[in-house]
Amino acid sequence: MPELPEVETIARGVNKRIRGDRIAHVWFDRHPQPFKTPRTRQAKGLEGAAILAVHRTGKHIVFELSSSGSAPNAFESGALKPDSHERKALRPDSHERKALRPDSQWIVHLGMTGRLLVTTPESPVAPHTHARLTLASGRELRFVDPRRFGRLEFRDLRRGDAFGAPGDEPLTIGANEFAALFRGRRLYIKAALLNQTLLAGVGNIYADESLFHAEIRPRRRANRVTRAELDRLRLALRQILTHAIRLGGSSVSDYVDADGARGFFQLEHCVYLRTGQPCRRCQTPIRRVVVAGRGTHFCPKCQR
DNA sequence: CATTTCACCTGGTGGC
DNA sequence: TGCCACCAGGTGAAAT
Repeated sequence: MPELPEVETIARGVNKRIRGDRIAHVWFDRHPQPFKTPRTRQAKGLEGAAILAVHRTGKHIVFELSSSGSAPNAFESGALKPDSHERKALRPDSHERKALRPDSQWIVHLGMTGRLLVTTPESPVAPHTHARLTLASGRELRFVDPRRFGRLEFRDLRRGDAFGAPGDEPLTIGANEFAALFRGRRLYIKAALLNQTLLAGVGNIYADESLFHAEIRPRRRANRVTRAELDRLRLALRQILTHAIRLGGSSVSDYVDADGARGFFQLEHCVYLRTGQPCRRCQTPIRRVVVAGRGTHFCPKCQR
């Protein structure tokens, strides 16, 4: 479901809750699709691992794990109750953190409809729950994904297998590097924005919204977009993505963060899913076409 | 090689 | 109410 702002929101939420916790037990369902790494190897790698940090790369959520020198965990000694405000004591302090290096990673891609939820074990298990990770604190991390386009992957860093998104991060890329991405490419600019090997994290919503704000038609050929327009596009992307993160992402249908809370950026969409409605700037009806196999929304007057 | 299309899934919506 | 077509935030394999 999610693009960069939604994935960032979820990764931050999960990190805040379970950083410093430990994976005590893993349950996976029988559907094979989500498991990029075989289910058994994945379970073996995860069980017992300490969660050092959770962060986002492109549209992927990366769990940094330490399976060998497991993190000191106050729950195991029974010194702490899992639900209290004392949870913060779980986080390794700076001195401890320095000593702990991740030796493996768990990579979660949410596909179209995936969710990661931190729950209590008693909370009812939603349909299409494919993974339940019982944590040492007693809570659970659940992966729910009706359409099963999401993927789970385990990487052993001792085999030099670190995860890296192929594309550049749209929030940090410089103007020259950004312009270079599109040089000599004849595909539609919209298709180029969706290509994760060029930019990592832009999906259908933010491609349409950024093209609107940069006043570029989605069907322009990437190599025919001028440098000035590309500069506008880069800034529009950065601004929109940053703003959307601040609002907790776009909740188009059922997107929720790790707490089950909805985002608010959908209220500010100018073109996405607004077919036939008046453009917020010029009142011209928004049009929908199909580009790169995806519904594509634009203002025929504002975007050239 | 670059680019486009299609298959993979379930669920919600709106027309008849 | 039921049935059907169409739509949906993603990606990678196959075809062109």
